Amino acid sequence: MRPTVYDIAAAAGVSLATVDRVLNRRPGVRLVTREKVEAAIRDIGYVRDVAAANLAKGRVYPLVFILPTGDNSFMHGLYGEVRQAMTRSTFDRTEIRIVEVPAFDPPALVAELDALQGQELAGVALVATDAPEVRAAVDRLVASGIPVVTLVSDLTGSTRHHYAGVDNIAAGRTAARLLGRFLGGRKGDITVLAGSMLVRDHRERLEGFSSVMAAEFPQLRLLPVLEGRDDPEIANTLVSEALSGSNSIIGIYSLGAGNRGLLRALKETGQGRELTVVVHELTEHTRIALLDGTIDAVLNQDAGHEVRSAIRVMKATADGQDVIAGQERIRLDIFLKDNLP
Amino acid sequence: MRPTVYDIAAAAGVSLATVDRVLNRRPGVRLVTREKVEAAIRDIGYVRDVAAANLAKGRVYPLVFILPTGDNSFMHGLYGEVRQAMTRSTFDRTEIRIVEVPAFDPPALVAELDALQGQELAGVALVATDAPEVRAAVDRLVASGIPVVTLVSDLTGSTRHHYAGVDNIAAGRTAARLLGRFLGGRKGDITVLAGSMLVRDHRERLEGFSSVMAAEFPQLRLLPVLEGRDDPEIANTLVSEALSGSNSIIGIYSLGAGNRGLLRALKETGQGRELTVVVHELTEHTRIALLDGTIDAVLNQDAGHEVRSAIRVMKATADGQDVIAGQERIRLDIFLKDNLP
DNA sequence: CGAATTCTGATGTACGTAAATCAAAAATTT
DNA sequence: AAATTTTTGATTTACGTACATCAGAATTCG
Repeated sequence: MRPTVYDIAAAAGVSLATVDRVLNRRPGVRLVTREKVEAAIRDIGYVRDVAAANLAKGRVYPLVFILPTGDNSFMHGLYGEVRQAMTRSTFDRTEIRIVEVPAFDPPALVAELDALQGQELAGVALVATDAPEVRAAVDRLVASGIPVVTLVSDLTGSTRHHYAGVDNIAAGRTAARLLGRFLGGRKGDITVLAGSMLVRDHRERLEGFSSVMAAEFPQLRLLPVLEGRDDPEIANTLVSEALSGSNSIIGIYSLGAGNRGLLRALKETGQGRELTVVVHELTEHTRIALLDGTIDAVLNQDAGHEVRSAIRVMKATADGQDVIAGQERIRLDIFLKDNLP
Repeated sequence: MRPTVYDIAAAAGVSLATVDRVLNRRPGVRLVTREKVEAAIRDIGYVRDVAAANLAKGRVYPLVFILPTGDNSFMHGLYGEVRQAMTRSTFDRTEIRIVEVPAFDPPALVAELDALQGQELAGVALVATDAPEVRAAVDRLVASGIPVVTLVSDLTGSTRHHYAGVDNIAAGRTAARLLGRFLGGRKGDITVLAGSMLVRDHRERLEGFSSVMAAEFPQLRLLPVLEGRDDPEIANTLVSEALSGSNSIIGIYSLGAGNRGLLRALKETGQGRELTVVVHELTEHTRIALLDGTIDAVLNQDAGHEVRSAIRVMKATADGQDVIAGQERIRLDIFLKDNLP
């Protein structure tokens, strides 16, 4: 049988009230007594029954998800997953609130973060925009005692407790190798379509991609990056122009969102050309393109896993518990047409 | 505020005792009364607080994992993950017992399954050997009211509640495409190293592999399958012989365990040849081989995820609850040297 | 040394559910 | 209608923890 507070009291030779004072950091316990109790806790290997404690406390976990506006499929999916989590809130004692902020807008994000200060929150999850002032705002939030996890895009150098997202440098490297190997020694140009170089995850993907390309596939030349701002229309235009302007393009890496535009360009301008294409994010569009051969591989991060992981980590952090590391590693999914879910 | 049993009682106009009788299927309630209570439960949207119920019941989940003996790395890893789960047992109210059975031995497996019959178990997880008598034994266990999940290798056609493992046909297909694409149009022979064609997961991987190879890479010819029984020594011999005997082998797919032997053969006999190699299961050996270029891709299933998923599903099934489908899908991991964890 | 202060113990209630007991009220049978 | 059986209600205890209150003990201070 697992030891209880009564066992602590007996082992330490004190009353239940004193055990409670120690366990819950309430005042009015002499140092010697506290140490006696803490020793007993260690000796008998007591671990608080979180379920019982939460029941007694009537505890709920008020969580906030700060998500950027934006109408690409990935963000839609992310919203959907958070809403899914909200439907399970009674079940796991969470109270989830979504806060929308304009994308790529550090001041707006900082304002929202600061607005959360005084509130009694068990955790804040945010899709970080990479800027010093955001970093500072996150650090303020952490300093005020609120668990903070970054979602999808990290904020290195900040004091955030956890990052629930993929390793984007590794993602870029993987894309490079897939593209390079799939091209099997052919010589030619590679076009990269990004959303914006202002976002860390896009920058990191490009960084990983470029380094492997340079080191291992010298016969492939990278063309200047196209920035489509995750917008289908812009992407369509940029890719169409690029393809029309050059016959030596044999591969495309799309590391951002808004792939509908890319796909349209491929269907129209890319007609009849032999292009190897690797893109990010599995959506209904990219899934179809993968199946019909327009795309050769899709790299993906599972938004559902990211959201659930973020919630688990925030709850655990709020309770001072630790998590199962392997469970919280967000993996890079690689989809070919054969292993689609 | 979430409704409680008191709210049901008030809404249905009955006493708490009657509500309890209905909720816990205790006798002594007239049909009309029961229906009245059930209606109230639906109306106010009551959902039992499982944590509180478990506390009151002092409930634990006695679980059994039936695992095959075998000294390959994957099985070691699987054992390790189950033991990891055991260390968390006080925390999640499980009581896990490991039962070892000889690998590829249906009668032994059946005996163990039948021995579990009368016991009060919240669930049984087994690495299924694919045989009719095993199927029947699993069905008996399910019929006796025990939740059963298959782990790593499925038992289709049985009444098992869930399968915690990857889609092995998809895995084989994926391997074929990776190998085919990485070979970039070269013409030659492909050797397949399996453990045993008596195991369903190996058969399925081969099936998926062969079908994609035949359909999409006609320039590649499949040599007869080598059965290494997941044993490093046998695998080494078989692969060495195959490589020595033919200069037209340009690709290898190892779909089973025991890759140490394969790697040794590659280091020795495969020296200086340009081979493209895809294997299953990420171990310390395959990791190194991936990094040094001996292997081109590793397909993997995360044993930790499989074990944790199996536990979640068994608990939920025992409680008659449902699970988050997306969370319990075991994904096929594809590792290149760039995205190793 | 007595008074003021700090610490500790004893006890009760609560969280939401399970489970048991016994009495009272219905429904059913004779 | 009485006797019997079946349903229902009322109440209590328990699970492991949190939290509050008040009295009594130990300690510290003047």
